[in-house]
Amino acid sequence: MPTRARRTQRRNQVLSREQIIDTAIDLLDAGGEGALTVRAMTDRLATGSGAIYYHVGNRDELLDTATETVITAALATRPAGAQATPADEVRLVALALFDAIAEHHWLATRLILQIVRNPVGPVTVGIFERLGRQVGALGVPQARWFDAASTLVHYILGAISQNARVEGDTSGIDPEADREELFDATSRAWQELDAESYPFLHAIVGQIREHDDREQFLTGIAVVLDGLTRLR
Amino acid sequence: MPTRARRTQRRNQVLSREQIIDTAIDLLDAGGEGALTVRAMTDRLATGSGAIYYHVGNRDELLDTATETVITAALATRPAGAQATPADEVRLVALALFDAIAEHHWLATRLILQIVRNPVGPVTVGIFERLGRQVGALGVPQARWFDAASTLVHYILGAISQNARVEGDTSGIDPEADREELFDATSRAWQELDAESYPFLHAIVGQIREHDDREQFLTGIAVVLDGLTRLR
DNA sequence: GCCAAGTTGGAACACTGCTCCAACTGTGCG
DNA sequence: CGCACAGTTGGAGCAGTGTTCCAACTTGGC
Repeated sequence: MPTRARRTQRRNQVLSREQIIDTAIDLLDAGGEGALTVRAMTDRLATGSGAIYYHVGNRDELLDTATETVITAALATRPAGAQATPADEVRLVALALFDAIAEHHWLATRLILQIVRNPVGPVTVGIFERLGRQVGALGVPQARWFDAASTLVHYILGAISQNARVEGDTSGIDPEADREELFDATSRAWQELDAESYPFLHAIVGQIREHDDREQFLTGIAVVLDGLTRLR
Repeated sequence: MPTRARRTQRRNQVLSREQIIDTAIDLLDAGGEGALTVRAMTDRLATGSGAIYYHVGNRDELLDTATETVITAALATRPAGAQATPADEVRLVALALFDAIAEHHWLATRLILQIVRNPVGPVTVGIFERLGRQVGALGVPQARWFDAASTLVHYILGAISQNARVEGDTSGIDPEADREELFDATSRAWQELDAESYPFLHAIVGQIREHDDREQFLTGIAVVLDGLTRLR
């Protein structure tokens, strides 16, 4: 009985954990969470599943690590200058997260999952610390710092998650056009609703076309910050 | 060649779409999103996969429908009385959603997915209309209604999603105890962080133990509402 | 009594995450 | 130099998944 046949050629460069995470992010960006399969990974990296599991342990762990990598990079923006207000710093962080999720749609679900399941991880810790530092400067009394920071985090993560375009769209050439199309379809659908039952949706059907996600997000932040300064 | 063997006994009651959705919700409540498998469904309903797919089409559609069912029920609470303020009505709806997600942890990820992917569905429409109606009464000028309603929805959904306890917990007898334990573990972990790098987390480490999710949520709502009344 | 439409159960399929292990590679030690 | 040994790799194989398909059954109307 012959031993196993000669192996196919072996890679000349070792597989690193970083390499794996990077290609995972690539796959996620290209096709959403469903596109991150072990098979796709082995194809891209020209290796076997064993090699991947040797470095990474788990699909879920891989997703968490990918999330960590992206968010850590987004938070690595330097703090605003010395003359910047706490509101400026909050906006800086918030927009960095907004942009990160715009580039990596799969973060919408994963980010919240990570915050909930792993309060000790760098994602939760990083976001909370960076944003929380500002609430004192906003005039929130120390006894309310946790409430204030939580409110800020809840709003920012909620808003950016709900603004993300998620899988299902046909990865069109121009994602902005898709977005406009979605607004059009939505406002048309809302207009066709019963006017008696849905007076509010009818009233704002025009605004949905005109609005800009990013500006609306900044308005929301201004609202929350304004409310926080009055927290006694 | 014999035709296929005699079939096993057939059910004496027809399978309904409602029945399917109800058991789906049961499975989801008991074991999270991972517990909703077609196999588990056929076991519980004592049927085959064909019967289920005849009624439901899709696992994803089943999840969406389950979400719809739960949220619609939560929104079916009657509006607050005539003398109630718009803030009262917002709190009523917000707490109904909060409680729904507390009973059905899997909603945390699914709810946001539904809002993003299906702006025309009853979930998005119902929540937006119900909350949106209040912003006018709060004094927000009509040109800003959409921004104001979006801010409210973003905060509320973000907060309740991030407050949900998700799968992974060992379905202990007392979920409240698990929650306390999580807070303890978190505050212990944060205390062990480098005090120089994480001054804020150190400062609030005591508050995390004392705080109550529901009260914190109401504080956040008060902050947002306060900010909205100042939106010009 | 009978046929058509509606409904069901389960075999089969393609695909998934993951485990396992023989085969290879590089390193350090005698 | 040789050689053992730990580190790393590729891929076969497994248990489990969602989904399709269709013969077999049930029901309702004429």
